[in-house]
Amino acid sequence: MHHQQLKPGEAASLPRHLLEAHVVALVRRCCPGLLALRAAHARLIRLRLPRLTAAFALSKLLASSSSSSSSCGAAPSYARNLFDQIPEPTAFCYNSLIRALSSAAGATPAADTVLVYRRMLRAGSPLPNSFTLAFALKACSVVPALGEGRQLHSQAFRRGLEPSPYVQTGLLNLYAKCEEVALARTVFDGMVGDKNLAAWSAMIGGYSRVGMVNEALGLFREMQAADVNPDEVTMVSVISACAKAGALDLGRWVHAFIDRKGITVDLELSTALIDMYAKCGLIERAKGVFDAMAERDTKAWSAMIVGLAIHGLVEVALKLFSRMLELKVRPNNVTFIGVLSACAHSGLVNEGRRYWSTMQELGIKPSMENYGCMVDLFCRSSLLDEAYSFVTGMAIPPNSVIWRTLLVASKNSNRFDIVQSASKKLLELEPCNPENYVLLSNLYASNSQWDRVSYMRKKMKENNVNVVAGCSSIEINGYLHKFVVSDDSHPEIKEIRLLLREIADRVVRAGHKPWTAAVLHDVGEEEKEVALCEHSERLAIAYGLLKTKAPHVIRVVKNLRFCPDCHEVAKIVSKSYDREIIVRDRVRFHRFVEGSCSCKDFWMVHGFPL
DNA sequence: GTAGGGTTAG
Repeated sequence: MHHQQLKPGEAASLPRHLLEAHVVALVRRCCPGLLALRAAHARLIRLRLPRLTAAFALSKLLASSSSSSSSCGAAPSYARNLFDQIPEPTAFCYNSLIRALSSAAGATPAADTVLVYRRMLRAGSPLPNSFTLAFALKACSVVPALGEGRQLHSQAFRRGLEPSPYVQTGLLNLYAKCEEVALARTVFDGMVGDKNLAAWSAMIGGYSRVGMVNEALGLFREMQAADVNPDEVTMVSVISACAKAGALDLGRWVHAFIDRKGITVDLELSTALIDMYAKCGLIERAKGVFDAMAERDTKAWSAMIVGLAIHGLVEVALKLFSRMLELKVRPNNVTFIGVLSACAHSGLVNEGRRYWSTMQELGIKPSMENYGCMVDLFCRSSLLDEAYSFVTGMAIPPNSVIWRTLLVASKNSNRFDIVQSASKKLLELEPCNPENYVLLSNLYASNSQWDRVSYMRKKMKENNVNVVAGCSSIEINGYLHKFVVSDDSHPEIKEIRLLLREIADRVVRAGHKPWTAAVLHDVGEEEKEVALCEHSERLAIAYGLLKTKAPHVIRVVKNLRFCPDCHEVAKIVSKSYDREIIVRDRVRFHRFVEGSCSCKDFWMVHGFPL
């Protein structure tokens, strides 16, 4: 029977299975979109269906409104509305409602989900099944909400639903999203039977998210050994791990792997590749991937703009942003991180202010990062009062990054009133972050306030704070060599030390005076100079010089900020040895060619890394 | 009608 033939008066006389077929056809035809759903809803009402079929129609509409393909923003409230009209909701109805909640934009899916779940339990029947838990866990993963997720975990256990592979991947993904890799791994290892592709992908993604790059890549290898074929979703996480590690050779290899295996490079994977090439220092390749894309969404444009910004290619970044607006692609707050940080990096205060109001006009709520960009923008232009009043006027409480930015800038402008309040706020917010102690100690050391330096050291002991060791890595022949400060575990350390001495000689001949304030300890000048030479970035650069020949680019990745003294030395090395050196520190790129750096030393005002 | 992905200021 064809649904168009059905008239309102006929519904009562038809057998139920025919009516249901009619409902299914009608709902299927209207997907996707809320408007189409409402229209179908209206038509179904006009048909005056018998009670049971009407309930059936409502659950079909509900399922359709919650399916990921319906992609309507207002789905949760509409789904609730439908649900409330169903006299005796089945488990299917509850499941659909919960699924609809996880797609809620700007709502509180985890809390709402737990409420619906409790309501289901209170009703006594129907009982939650594996679908219920899988959807509910998904809702907790999008936030992510660990507390609610753990409640659901214990529910799954108590109701015997834990062995379901869908519940297991749901749990695994929840823990991975919450950055609880140990818990995720426990679920992963406890999975019965063969692990499915989703489980492998979620686990690799979990490792990659927290920066456990070696674990992510190791698991990727294990996965292949287990004969599970990765798909484009897996590869997004693998590429993202390469981006985090700054491992260019590995990233290139993985890209070749994707091509070799014929894995579809879709929108998301292209975006991941843009990010990887940008973060690994090959901005041209990033642009190449971007240009080759058939369609680009907000995230793709944002990745490209942010990538250009971290490379200091400010004009290109801003031009691309205008192009994005011309093409009517809606920017989001991440896009504005790229735009505003580009302005900050080249001191474009007025442009930055203008983009800030553009952002408000577009109705984009500023994130902490957006505020941070503005503070940085004012600070770099020495507009300390404006920066300070901006910080105190923020709609959300400023975090430690914001106070740190303000602290360093106010020190450089000799605004000790702001230094005082910023350092106080900083230590209140993060009494256990070693970075703050290093920063403050350096600050006092540069003023030769040794009593304050030792006070900081005392505070560190009191709070049981340990300094994070600087760690730099360099890839040689596909192998990642890691160096930490004063590290002599490397098998070729003798050769490296010999070269370091030669570098030190050339540096002195170039007229550079070691900036010993970068050494935390209150020791003799000579010892400080030795300590500087053993900084991890210097060890890695020396190793690169030792193992490669020009025109091979020496690429180093460091976990912390570049040491200001090593930054000067890298400039001299690039000229003296005629080598191109690219160092990615925790925040940005430094490309050294013929004695100067692409950051134009702008990150380092009066010897302090900003 | 059941699970998995990318961009984030210093």
